[in-house]
Amino acid sequence: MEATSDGDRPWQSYHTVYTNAKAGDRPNAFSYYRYRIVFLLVDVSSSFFVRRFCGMEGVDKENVQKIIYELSKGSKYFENEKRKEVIIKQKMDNLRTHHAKLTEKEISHFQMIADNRILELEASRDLSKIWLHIDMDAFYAAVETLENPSLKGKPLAVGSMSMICTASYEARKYGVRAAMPGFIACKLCPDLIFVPINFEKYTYYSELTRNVFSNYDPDFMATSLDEAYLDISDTCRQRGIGCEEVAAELRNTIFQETGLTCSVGVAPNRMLAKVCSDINKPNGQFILPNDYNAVVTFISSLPIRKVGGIGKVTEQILRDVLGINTCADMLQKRAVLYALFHQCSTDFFLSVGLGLGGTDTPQPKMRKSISNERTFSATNDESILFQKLADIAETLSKDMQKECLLGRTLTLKLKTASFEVRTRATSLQKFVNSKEDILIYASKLLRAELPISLRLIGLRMSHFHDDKHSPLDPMQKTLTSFLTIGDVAPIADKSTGFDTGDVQLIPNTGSDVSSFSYESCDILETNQLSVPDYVAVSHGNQAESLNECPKTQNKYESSEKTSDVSNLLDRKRVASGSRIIEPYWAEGYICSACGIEVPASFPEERREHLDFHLAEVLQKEEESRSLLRSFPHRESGRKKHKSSRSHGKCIPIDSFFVKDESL
DNA sequence: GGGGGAAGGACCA
DNA sequence: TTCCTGGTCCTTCCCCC
Repeated sequence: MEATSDGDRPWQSYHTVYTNAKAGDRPNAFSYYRYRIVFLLVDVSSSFFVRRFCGMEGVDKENVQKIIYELSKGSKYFENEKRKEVIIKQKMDNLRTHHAKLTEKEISHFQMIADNRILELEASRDLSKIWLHIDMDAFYAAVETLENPSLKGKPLAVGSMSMICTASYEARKYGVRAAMPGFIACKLCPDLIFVPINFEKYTYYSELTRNVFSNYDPDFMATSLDEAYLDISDTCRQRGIGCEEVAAELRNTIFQETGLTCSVGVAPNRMLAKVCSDINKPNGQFILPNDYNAVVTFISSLPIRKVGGIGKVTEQILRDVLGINTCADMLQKRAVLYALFHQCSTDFFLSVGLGLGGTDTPQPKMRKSISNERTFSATNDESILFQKLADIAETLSKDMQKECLLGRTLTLKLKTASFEVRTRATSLQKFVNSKEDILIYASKLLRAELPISLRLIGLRMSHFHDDKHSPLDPMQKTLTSFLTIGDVAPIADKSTGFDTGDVQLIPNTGSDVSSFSYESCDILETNQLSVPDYVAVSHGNQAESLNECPKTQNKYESSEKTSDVSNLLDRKRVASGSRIIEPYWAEGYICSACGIEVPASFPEERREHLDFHLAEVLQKEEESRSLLRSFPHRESGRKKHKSSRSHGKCIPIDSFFVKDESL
């Protein structure tokens, strides 16, 4: 990446996501011709030699790279890319050092382990399934052209001057592609026509395609608006026709129903099917027979970058450190892979080398997180930043409510003016999806980062509520356990989520901390107020039940114009007595806790001041918790463990650089 | 030692 | 004129039990 190392051609080493991408580069395209020769006999319909990958043929790649470099150099984005590149290079150096230190004995040891693992993986090979991957050609651009035929044959980009979502094949000839900034695309293709994104349109056409998919596989897996996997084994068997015929028929039906073209790949598993659908793009198909030798030959010369899950960084590491370029190289270097990388990474690499991929129909995966982010002109104006935050919280809230999701972990993502990305997360004490709830905690996270100049703010919610297994209020167990210990008589649990009966919060006088305070503090946390000021007592039918507390709180919060955390403190102080002395503005401007005078005309200062006292309160709460950690009768509030996180697509990039001490 | 929260980063369209 | 995304998932690190 460093310009000086490249003499008068510094752009040659500048690879962004769009100068070094699956669709754009074909450094090993020649190897495809080799395996194609092998397959001419079995795939006579595919005119491989006149078809290309992704419509990027004929692009003057060097010129594209040069233009991108010239437009980028010196920018903050460019500087940040250089910074990241240095980090990757350092990590690669570590890996090289590690590699160099391997002894013959160690390598033969790992060779044996890898060989055994290959036998296990090979035993799992299933050639009985026929998987079809379908990919709509330049989907968004094609839809726009369909609705406005005057765009036909013209270079078209869907997106904006800041970012392009999709480019038509005419535009791709100039080097324009998805995820490229519009202003760079304009330089590459001055006649480029921009069309704004319209997801409603694309969703409509996507539904049309999915109606067709369901005729071939009712359980098809849609991975995006324009891509899907179909298991056509049954269709082929029931109709007594070959997969090639099914693929052709499917493409034809799609075209008749939508007017759009697509590309199809057929193979014994999903990983291979996806690679195959990329071969004869656009408007083509490629069939890889369900035959062991065919798979092995195909995979032997397949560049690793063509495999889903291997991106720019992984490719660079494998290529530059270990000399791995093709999937076959993965098998050849199996011992070193085992020596340097973690098991799950090596398993993935070996599976790729063997041409193994998903063959079963997986259960529909539960979404794990939902997020929303906005890029804008960099600013340090706090009022603008908080307004952006409120907008994002609103969008996220709407998206969550649309999908009936309630989340518990909120992550704030920030991109500074210099493109440094930061994330700050917090776990809430109840599951939420309202704008008000999200904004309260997002504001607190953002406030902790001020002052800061930002160009992006994002919010992500994760740890969703699972109807079957978790109560709406994660602290319910603790509450229940609280009610069964100490001096308070147990109260019937109505088993209605977090309705635990007639309990009321009353101020904790501090007389019996060891019995109550810790748990009562948890109760309060259900209201997002971690202040150990209350105990819970049975209060007969007249009392306000605990499950009403969050609602009451929410209602109150919703009516607020501001989401400021400090205001919560104010409200809580008003709403309760307090063991820990909480501040209030005596005579309207004197802090009751410390005597400092802050007039109402300094709202920001007052807020920060109350935040300071909030921190004090939280610290006291923590002390209270510490005291109770030695309390022998308290039940653990910790949840049961989740299953291993090392499932699914597993390419731990950072783990590439760390190996256990056994080496 | 293991679980889980927090932070960072890879990948993809 | 405009000037490098948005979404998701997975990993490691580290604290706490």
